[in-house]
Amino acid sequence: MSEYTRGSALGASGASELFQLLRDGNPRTRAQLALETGLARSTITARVEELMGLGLVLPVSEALSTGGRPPSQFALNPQARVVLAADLGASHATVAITDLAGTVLAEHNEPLDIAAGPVPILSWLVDTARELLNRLSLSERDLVAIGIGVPGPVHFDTGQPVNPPIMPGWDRFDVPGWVRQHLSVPVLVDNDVNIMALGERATHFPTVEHFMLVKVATGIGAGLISGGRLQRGAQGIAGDIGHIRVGRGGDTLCHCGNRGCLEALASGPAIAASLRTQGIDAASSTEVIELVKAGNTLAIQAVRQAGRDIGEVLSACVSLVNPSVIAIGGSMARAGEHLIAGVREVVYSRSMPLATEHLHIVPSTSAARAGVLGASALAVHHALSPEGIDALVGR
Amino acid sequence: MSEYTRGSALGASGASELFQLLRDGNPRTRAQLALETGLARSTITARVEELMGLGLVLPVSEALSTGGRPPSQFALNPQARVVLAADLGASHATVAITDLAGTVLAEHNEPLDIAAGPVPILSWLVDTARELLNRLSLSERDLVAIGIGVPGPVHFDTGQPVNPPIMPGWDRFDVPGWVRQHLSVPVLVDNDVNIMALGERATHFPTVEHFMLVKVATGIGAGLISGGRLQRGAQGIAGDIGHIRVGRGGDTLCHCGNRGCLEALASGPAIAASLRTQGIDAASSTEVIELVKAGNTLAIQAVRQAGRDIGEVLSACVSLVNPSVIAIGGSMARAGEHLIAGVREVVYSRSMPLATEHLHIVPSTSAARAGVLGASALAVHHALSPEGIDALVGR
DNA sequence: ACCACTTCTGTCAATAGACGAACAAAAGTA
DNA sequence: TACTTTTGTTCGTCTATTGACAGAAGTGGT
Repeated sequence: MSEYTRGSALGASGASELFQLLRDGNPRTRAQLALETGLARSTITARVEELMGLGLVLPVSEALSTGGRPPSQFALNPQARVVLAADLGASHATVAITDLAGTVLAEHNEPLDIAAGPVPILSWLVDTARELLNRLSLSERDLVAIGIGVPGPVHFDTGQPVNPPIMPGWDRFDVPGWVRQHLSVPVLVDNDVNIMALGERATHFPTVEHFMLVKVATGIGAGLISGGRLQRGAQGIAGDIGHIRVGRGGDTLCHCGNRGCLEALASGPAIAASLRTQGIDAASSTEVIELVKAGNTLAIQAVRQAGRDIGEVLSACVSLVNPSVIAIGGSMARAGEHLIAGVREVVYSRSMPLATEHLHIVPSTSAARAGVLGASALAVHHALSPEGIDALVGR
Repeated sequence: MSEYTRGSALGASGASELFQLLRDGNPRTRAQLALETGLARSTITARVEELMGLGLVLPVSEALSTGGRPPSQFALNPQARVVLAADLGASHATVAITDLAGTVLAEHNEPLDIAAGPVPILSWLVDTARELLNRLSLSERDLVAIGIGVPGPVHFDTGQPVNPPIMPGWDRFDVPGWVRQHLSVPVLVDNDVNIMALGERATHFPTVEHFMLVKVATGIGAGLISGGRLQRGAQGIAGDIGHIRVGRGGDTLCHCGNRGCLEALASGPAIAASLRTQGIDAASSTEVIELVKAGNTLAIQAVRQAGRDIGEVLSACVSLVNPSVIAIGGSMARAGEHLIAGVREVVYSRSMPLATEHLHIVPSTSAARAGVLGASALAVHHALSPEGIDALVGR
């Protein structure tokens, strides 16, 4: 046996580094790439050829001449491969095939009870994936990664849900392991709110390094991107702002057992409950939204007050992590501008001027799509990472 | 002129990568290094020699034989070079020369009013640095980096203080530029609380990835390390938790102009003020601490209540960023266990079990030293980074 | 229309750096 | 003392990158 173990060298191994520059989608000439990498142009030529051989990079229209021979340009070919993106909600699931730019090529969604347990749900996921691939006349070879969002805390490194309150049977289930048995590509699993944050950032704020997405629906949670990276915390439960206590909370009992939690005041069901005490027939979050859209003053007031409560918590978050954008999403964000108005009212009056000066609080635009787009972003990010590319190249 | 611009290649350039492995201080044999890097043993030999030539690495006692020839070991030589670490407080400054392991070799501190402005203070800093180097019989060539902590927000990339409330004349002053004119090495500047966080983490929790240091003194601030990296936020003012509103705050006016801020209730001066309303003669934070140490019940109660108020804010922080260690420092932390007891009382009762299960809330042990140790850690981190080593090697 | 000039592309010999086999040296073991 | 085991060193081989050069494809002036 050889005296030397194989082992991949510390030094990078080929075309993948070059590829990282092209990931932003902007086309570049060989000369530009040489300048950016510091490598010789002859080396660039060789590597570009390698990437073109894989189909990952394509020539695009020639650039303008600057006095000499016009340079040819190259750019990422988003159609080279596809990823599977899944957003599994409590009662609803969306599955999509997207290209490497995050464009949805095929999509399917249907009501699905997550509580059915991992095997039935993931079987359905695999079947649906195959169906979508067929519809697009693609083979499983074109699939390079899978991103999955689930409604509960996840240990990201292993892809296992941990103590998920609304996902019976999923605790510590090896999701990537199971899925890989059927579709043998890397599988990334994360909390749905984290995934929404990735999606919202990828589609609308690609350059923002400090970002928060707050989802207001049945529960309230946040995905935190700090220093350009998604922060999952020590136990993978960062962003769990639904159980922070708020001033107006008083003794209101929360389903977590504590009192005065944000979620017990400002979540969809909480708003509906408070309206019922005022004699208004609001059974669910959806009915609250309908009341608001119909112009019901009490409902509007209640939603705005929920916004203020959320704003109180976000004001603390702003002081701690100093983000530049906060996006508000989730079903309750569909109740027009009232929720966000309440948030802004409190955050801008209570936080320090330096922190709010350049702070944008915006509605999450991709709304229902954010989940699946985030799952796509997560999968693409992995597939196009140096390791992912090296795997494609076959090293 | 050459057709090719110089430019450092993307691929790493020599011994620096190898050196990154030795930064932890643990000695290693050539075989171990070969295994860890994947490089051939012959390559390791060449690089180790290069590093030994620079004095950065030294042979240490031979390791045990495992049946054959006993291997020789190598480790980082902390005495190879030194860094300058400065902790500039509002009214007090500490300057130290430390080796690359953060061991203080020479130290000087004296009362110094930061409001005197940048030029006098930094001149004093440079003079003191030269004096300390002399005392150690070291030349300026042995100095590889400078770390400076200042009591206000700093734009880290440029090293410029921005809108510092208690540092008149320092706003946007180019600290690194000025210092480099006299001591031509890299200069890193950061907020003092961030620097304390780095110091406390480096000395006591080197492996902890999610860490918070809370400083309770004249003001209240926090340094946040998330995902292993210090988080400075969009404007460099992350960790500014002193002006988060707390439940007990009511209409208490804070010097920031807002009402109910944590700092208006739980800072040293705030505790002293509350004791005075109870008829106790406590003029300053120091007197509060003396009263506590003397066993004054009202003072103890007041400090513990301050701890609870801080705990309320930290409970929110725990939910958002899910740290595994929170260290409490600053002058008020010297009032025994009372402050921290209040913090623990609230955090452990209010936060979610999953988040507190593995959470440690500890007193900051390095206390007065944390600042200067953090400045040292910051400087050493830069000096031993791949770029720093490459600069030493001379590429 | 022609020519000088600029800028990019592709090819290729030269080169630097890493590899890995072979060998020598330095222990421990029987 | 002979043998085993592991380390340290040397050196030919190999591969990736470089830097130079010739050709291609434009621009602009005359």
